[in-house]
Amino acid sequence: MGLIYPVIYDLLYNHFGPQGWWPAESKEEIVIGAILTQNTSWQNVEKALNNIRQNGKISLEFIHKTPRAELAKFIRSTGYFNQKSERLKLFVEFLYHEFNGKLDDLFSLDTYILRERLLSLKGIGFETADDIILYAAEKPVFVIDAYTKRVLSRHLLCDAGIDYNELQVIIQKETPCDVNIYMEYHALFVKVGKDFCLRKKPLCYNCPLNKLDKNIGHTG
DNA sequence: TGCCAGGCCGGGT
DNA sequence: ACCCGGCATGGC
Repeated sequence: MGLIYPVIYDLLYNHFGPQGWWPAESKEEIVIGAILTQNTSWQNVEKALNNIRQNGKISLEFIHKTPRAELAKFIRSTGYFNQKSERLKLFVEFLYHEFNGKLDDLFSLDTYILRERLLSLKGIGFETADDIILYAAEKPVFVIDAYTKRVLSRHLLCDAGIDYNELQVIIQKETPCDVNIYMEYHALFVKVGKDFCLRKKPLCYNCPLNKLDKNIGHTG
């Protein structure tokens, strides 16, 4: 039998088309958005980004110079604003102290080291780190999120509680190592998850991945 | 209305 | 090594 992940990619891409992630005008905006969107709808993130835009530039310098409490007001719509304002401040503090405030200097690290450095920061876990590495640093790491696991487990392609890094290794092993493919693939998982794989709903009839299933009754 | 959103951390077992 | 509560707003 052939590799399954390239097949899934083709099914999703042919059905939905390119998603064009990450929606941002700069690498700094990607980093900020990656932290703000933690367990939060992108719609709420956009409100926060617009608030910042109205008061300056969506930049790490803005995060750096804005007091944490004031920053929290700008990002209120994303929820967890106390945690997230703290996390943004911690990231820029790290970047300013260790890399002169330059993302490109941080991103010039070897990918594995870069990931370890990001993960060492409080408030940056696997997904946020990989978002930053893939979409801002533009290095080929596969981003796993709740939708990825849910979609795959619903179609019996992985265990629901599979470890993040374990699934990442499996998918990366099968998928051509290409930054643009990784960027699209993750976005496509989010898209199919939103449209066809909500938490408390059964599988849908018109999900483009249904042709993967054997002998599974689809309801909804 | 309740459920959910592009997670992560810290403490308990 | 898991499992859980907390964090919090806004849209449907």
